[in-house]
Amino acid sequence: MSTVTQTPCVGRPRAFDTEDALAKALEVFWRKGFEGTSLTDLTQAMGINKPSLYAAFGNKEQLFIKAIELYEQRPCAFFYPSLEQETAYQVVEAMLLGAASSLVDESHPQGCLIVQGALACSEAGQAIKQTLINRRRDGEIALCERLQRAKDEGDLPAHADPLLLARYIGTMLQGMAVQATNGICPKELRSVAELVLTHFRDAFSKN
Amino acid sequence: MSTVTQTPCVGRPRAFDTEDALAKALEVFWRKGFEGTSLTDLTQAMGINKPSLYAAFGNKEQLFIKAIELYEQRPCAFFYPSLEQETAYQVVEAMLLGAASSLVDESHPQGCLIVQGALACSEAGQAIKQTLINRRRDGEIALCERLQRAKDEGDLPAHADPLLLARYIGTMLQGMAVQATNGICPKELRSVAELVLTHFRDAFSKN
DNA sequence: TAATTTATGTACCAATCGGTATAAATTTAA
DNA sequence: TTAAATTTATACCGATTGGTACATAAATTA
Repeated sequence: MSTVTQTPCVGRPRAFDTEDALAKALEVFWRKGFEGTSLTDLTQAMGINKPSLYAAFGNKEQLFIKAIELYEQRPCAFFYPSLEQETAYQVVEAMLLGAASSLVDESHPQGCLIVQGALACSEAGQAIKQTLINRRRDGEIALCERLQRAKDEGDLPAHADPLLLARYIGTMLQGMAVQATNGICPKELRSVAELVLTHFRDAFSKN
Repeated sequence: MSTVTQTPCVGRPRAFDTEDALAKALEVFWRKGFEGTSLTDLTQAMGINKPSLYAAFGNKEQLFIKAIELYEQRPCAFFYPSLEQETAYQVVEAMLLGAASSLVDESHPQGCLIVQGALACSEAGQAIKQTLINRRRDGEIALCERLQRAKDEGDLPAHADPLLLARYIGTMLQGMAVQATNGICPKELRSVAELVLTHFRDAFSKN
């Protein structure tokens, strides 16, 4: 049940590709945030006019939701795929190094849409703000469950606290996203990630 | 050389207290960010009308600058005072526990104005965004210099990397600010801070 | 008291905000 | 060829944006 209108077989055909247009919208939201992005910004970037945008995507808020869904599915998204690594260490490693690489990748805006899309905003943006909070929490919950599984399997020691660890890694990832918007250089961001990994290995390695 | 107009001894006296009004403005900017805050939000919270605001503070941007200066000087500000602790560990401890306490203090908005005031915004907000980036960087530089001093004094071991450590702590603080806007409970935030402190002590304690 | 100075309240400014009504253009189906 | 369906472009909507002109009020100074 997609909000994006399917092209019907009757009537004038759409003159633009909805996937391409959504990718352009994502790029703008990523740079300017939900409230910092105007409909003029969007229509110019997407190469369409407002009625076409509303017909295809509903409204600005629904377009933003579609954009964050695309954001989490794009090829360089690192978070959820990291959960499929074999060991807890490898999971955390994939997340931290993936973040250190993706957050400052120059082929797209710096930082993380889920963090900077609507961190503080007016009343009009509260629904989107809460949506992004929920996405961040969902990520931490998923990591917590993955670490709990690792503990159950004996991959993490008995003294490990999955919830605390997930909060710690989540806090680091969110902090790294802010660092990326600060313009930190990729090498330094990676060094920070590696420091956390060393900590993680020292504290929880079974060797 | 304050931007806030001094009350002269001639002419009609100002009917409001500029410090009180600025504190109210800070509270709104803190919750809604620079672009998410409208002049109507400000004048209502400050209890004054627009001409009074402009006469006393210049414009919205200059008022925001004044607000972040007040933000960094308010009684519960923890960052710069932490640098005056005697040891590197105590400095980092004061920062992390201060953040864990202040970021979720219910007597004011949650999170950090310097982080969430303008993380992503339109062209109109780029100057403020850069100002906040510079403030974050200044904080990390000050911490780096404090840790370098600790290393010079033998308070930190020779293998310690002050720049990397400052980036790590800065990343954690910024991440904790995001967690605060997420609505994390104070106890959990403090647990994360304590985990980092344990790491810091294990890795750099001279004992 | 009169002149000067400053602050206040109201009413306004052009520009932009998100969103839409309408009619022309372009397609398929009959 | 016509009717139905859909997208397009333009032009507009009321509301709100940051900011200001102007007249009035309230104080000090002369």
